[in-house]
Amino acid sequence: MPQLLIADDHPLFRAALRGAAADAVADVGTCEAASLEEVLAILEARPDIDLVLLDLHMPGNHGLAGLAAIRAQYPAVAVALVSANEDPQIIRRALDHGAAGYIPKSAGLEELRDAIRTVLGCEEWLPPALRPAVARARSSPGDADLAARLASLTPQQFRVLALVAKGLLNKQIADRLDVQERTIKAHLSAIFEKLGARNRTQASVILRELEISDPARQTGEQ
Amino acid sequence: MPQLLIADDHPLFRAALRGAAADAVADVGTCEAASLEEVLAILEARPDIDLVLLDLHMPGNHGLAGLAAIRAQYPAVAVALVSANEDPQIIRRALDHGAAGYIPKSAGLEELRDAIRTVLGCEEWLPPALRPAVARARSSPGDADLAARLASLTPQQFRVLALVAKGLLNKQIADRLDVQERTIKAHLSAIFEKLGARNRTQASVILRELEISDPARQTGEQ
DNA sequence: CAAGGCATCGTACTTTGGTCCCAGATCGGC
DNA sequence: GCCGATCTGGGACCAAAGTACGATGCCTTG
Repeated sequence: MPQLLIADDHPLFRAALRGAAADAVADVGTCEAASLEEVLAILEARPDIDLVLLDLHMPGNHGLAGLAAIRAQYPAVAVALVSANEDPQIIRRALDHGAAGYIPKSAGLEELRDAIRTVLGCEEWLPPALRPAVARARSSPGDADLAARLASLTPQQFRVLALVAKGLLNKQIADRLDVQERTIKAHLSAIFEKLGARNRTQASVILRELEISDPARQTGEQ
Repeated sequence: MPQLLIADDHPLFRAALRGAAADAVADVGTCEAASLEEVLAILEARPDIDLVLLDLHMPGNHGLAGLAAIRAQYPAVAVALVSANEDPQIIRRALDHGAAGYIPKSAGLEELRDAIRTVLGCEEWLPPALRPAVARARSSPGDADLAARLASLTPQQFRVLALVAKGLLNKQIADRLDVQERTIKAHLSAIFEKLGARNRTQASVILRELEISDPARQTGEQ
């Protein structure tokens, strides 16, 4: 029985996704989260989750950082992004960072069901209308490389990095993760090594390159 | 004779803006820039510039940071943003950060002319179709406050902050600005005071809150 | 001219960040 | 059972960041 985690801050849209999932797959278990924090908590508590449907914009997650976090901490879990954004360039970046699929919020019920079935079958799914454009879209230079580096971080290292990027001191991070400051420093050295950064500020820059701002309305491209 | 600086990385669109400006105002002087760096260099070299038409997305500038930089370093210069993005929320933020106007790239020639005339006359201009929506849009909490704090930075302080946010060391910043490291530290103390930050990482976070991602974005800076 | 803001720099100091050596505990896979 | 990865830390140490006193000269504005 496949287990699905639906992560979106909009209750109505969660319901729609839940309905489509129930239609698409017999005997599917679903749970829901409204923030990235909830997502990570649920993944921690329930190792049986197979797939996360993750909104690109929700509390705690504006862009690909959430995807990267899940990929780094739970490599076995598939992640399909859900977003109103239909820019092929963004979709390309999402795939480069390990997304299993990309579902536009404009998708119809039939598409939704197809998408969920496909991704649960461990295949990639993209909206048919956008496939050619995404295939044409060139990967951002260094983006695949960035994805590989971030994916090489261990779960704890990723948590440390996220707190560093918020501007916290080593001491504060140590308190929050309930370890010694010395341990944080050890993690940071490892993080710098993996990311090719020389200090915490550069590491923050790298993490923030994953951010994508929320376009309530997107009018094509330039 | 009003002096206009047209900043867009798309030559064709620069030409269109130049034409509209010539139509709109008799005896207007124009110059052009294709990156934020050029914009700042031209503003430095030519104190007679009255108005900048600034693309929201161009090399060195993805979001409101460029606007904030100009507002901080050349408070006398008006800045009108030009963008394909028509999200009222974004426009609201732009105005809160001191933009004199907001011109959608979908605007017709007549609108363009009207916009340039209005802004040169030191009045605010918005696309008529979006005025009600923008008026309804609530300012992001703390955004006006953020704008005020950033605007209180001196030109040099703003340059220092920008380099800090890139992850450079104090020594490297000192070399690039051709001063002693001690001076950078003095600036940083002032910056922290004004922004309410306690260290360079937090200050970087604050500056990066101005970023708005480009629908057609390329990663990779440094 | 006087006043105030800005940019520059000096010395001495404390705190934080970061590295280099190391090692024990745990856990999953081969 | 052994190996490797991960998380956890200790001690010493150096580098970078940041603060607290200070100072000079320049420029603009009243």
